[in-house]
Amino acid sequence: MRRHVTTPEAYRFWLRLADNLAQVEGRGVRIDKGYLDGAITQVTADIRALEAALQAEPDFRVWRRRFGERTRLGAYDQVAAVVYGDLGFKSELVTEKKGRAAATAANLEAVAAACPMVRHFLEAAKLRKALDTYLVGIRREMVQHADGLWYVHPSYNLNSVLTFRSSCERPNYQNQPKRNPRIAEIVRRCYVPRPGRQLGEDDYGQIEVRVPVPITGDATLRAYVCDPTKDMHYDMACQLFRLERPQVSKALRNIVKGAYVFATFYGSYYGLTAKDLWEDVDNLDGKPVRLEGSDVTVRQHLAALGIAELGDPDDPRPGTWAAHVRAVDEDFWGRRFRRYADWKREWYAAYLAEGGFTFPTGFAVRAPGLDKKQVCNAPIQGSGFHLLGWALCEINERLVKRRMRSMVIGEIHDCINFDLHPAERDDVFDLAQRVMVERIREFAPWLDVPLVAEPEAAPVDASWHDLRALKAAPDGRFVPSDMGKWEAAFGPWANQRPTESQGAA
DNA sequence: TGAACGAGCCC
DNA sequence: GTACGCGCTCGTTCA
Repeated sequence: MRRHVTTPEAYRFWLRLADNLAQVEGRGVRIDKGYLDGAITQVTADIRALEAALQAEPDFRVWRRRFGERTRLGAYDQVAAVVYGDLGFKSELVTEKKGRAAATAANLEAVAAACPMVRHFLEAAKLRKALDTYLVGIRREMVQHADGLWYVHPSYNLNSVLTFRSSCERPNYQNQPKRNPRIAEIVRRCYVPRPGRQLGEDDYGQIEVRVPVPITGDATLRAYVCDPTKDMHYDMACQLFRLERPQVSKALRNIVKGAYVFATFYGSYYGLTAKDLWEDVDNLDGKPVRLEGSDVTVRQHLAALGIAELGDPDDPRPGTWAAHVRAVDEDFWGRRFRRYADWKREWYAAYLAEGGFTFPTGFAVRAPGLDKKQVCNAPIQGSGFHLLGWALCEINERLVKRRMRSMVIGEIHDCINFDLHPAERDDVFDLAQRVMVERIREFAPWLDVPLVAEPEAAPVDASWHDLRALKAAPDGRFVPSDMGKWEAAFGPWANQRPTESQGAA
C-alpha cells in the first residue's frame, strides 16, 4: 500500500511561495481614497433612497405591524417572515439548519415581480453588500505610505485551505465583485496603480479543465483543450437544448458553462443542474434568453419540442426537463467523459483503501472522512493553483532581481496581478508568457497539455475596473485584443507610454 | 462576548 | 445510487 507523504520539493516550493507572497503583501495595492470616500457617501445615499421607497409601499405596513420597533430594513429573516408568513407567497427554498423559508435572492426574485417592496429590498441588499463588505472593508484596512498615498495590504494564507490553494483576507482581494457590472464598477474603481503606471493581469485560461487531462487521462477532455475549434460549452448547450451551434448565443453558452458543465464536473447532478438551467434561461438579469438571431425564447423552443415543464427532480417523469437533463448526465459520464468518470471511481476507492492521496505537485493529504467530491476535486484545484504559484515565484523573483519598477501586487488562484511601469509593460507580459506557458513544464513535467496565458491591462492611471484583454502582435508587443473598442473608450493606444519624466526602461 | 446561522461575493 | 468543490466577511440571533 502506498504511503502518502508530501515531497521535500513540495515543502520547498511552499516556503518559496510564502516568501514571494510576503513581498506581495508588503507592497500592497494602491487605493483611490478620494473616490472611495465619495463612493461610500453615494452608495449610502442610494441605500437610503431605496429604503424610503420600500417604506412607501403598502406592503410595508405588514412588515411594520409584525416587527414594530425591531424593524430592520436590511434583515433577510424579517423580509422572509413578512413575504412568506404574512403576504401569502409560497417559498421554493428553505434554510439549511432551521428549515425556514429562505430569503435568498433566488427565492425572493420570484416574488419581486409581484411585490415592489421586495424589489426594493433586493436592490438595496446588493448595495449594502458593496458598502459593508467591500467599500467600508477597504477603508478599514487602508494605510498611508511615505509617498502620502493610501494602500491596502491583503494578507495571503497558505495554511487554511484543504486543497492547498491560498486564501486571502483583510481585505479579501480574491472575491472583489466582478460579475454584476454596476457593483463591479463601484468597488473596482477603488483599486488604482501607483502614479503614472497601469494595472495588469495575466490569467491561466481554463486551468481547471486542462489540469484534469493528465490526471484522469480523458481523451475527450484532451481534445477539447488541444483543438481550438472545439468548445465543450457550446457542445453541451447544443445537446441540452437540442440546438445547432449557430443558434447558441454567448449568453446561453455562459449559462451552460456555469450552471451545467462546471457544476457537473464538481460533483453536482441533474436534480440540481436541471433546476438552475431552467431558471437561468428564463431570467438573465430579469429577461428570458432567446435563440441567437431569433425572437424565440429558449423556454418557447423547449416547449415546441414537447418539454414544457421542469418536473420533479426526485422523480422525473418522461417529457420533463428534469428527465431530459438526467439523460444528458448519463451521456456525459457514461459516454462523453467516461474515462474521467472511471478515474473518479478509482481515485476515491484508492483514497478509502490508503487513507490519503497525493497531488501530481507532490502535496499529500492524509485525512479520514473526506467525501468523494472533496477527494476528486482537491488534486485538480490544488494543482492548478500550484502552477500559478510557481509562475508567480519565477516572475516576481525575476522582476526584483532585474530591479524593474513593475511589480506583482496580487494573486487570485489562476491569475497574477501587476502594477506596471508602462515602459516595461511588454517585457513583463513577455516574461509572464514564457514562464506561464513554456517554463512551467520545469515545475510540472507531468503536464502534457498546452496552457494559455491571457494578459489584460488598464490604461495608465486607470482603475482595476478598466482592465481589457490584450494579445501579442506580430512584432511581439502586446496590444488590445479589440483596438477599436479600446480607443473608443480610452483614446489612442499610443498614449499608453511612459511620460517624459519617467523616461525609458 | 462568541458561536451559529444565513446570506452573498470570488475562482 | 448519486445529491455543487474551495474560501472570507457581513448582520442577526441566541446562549
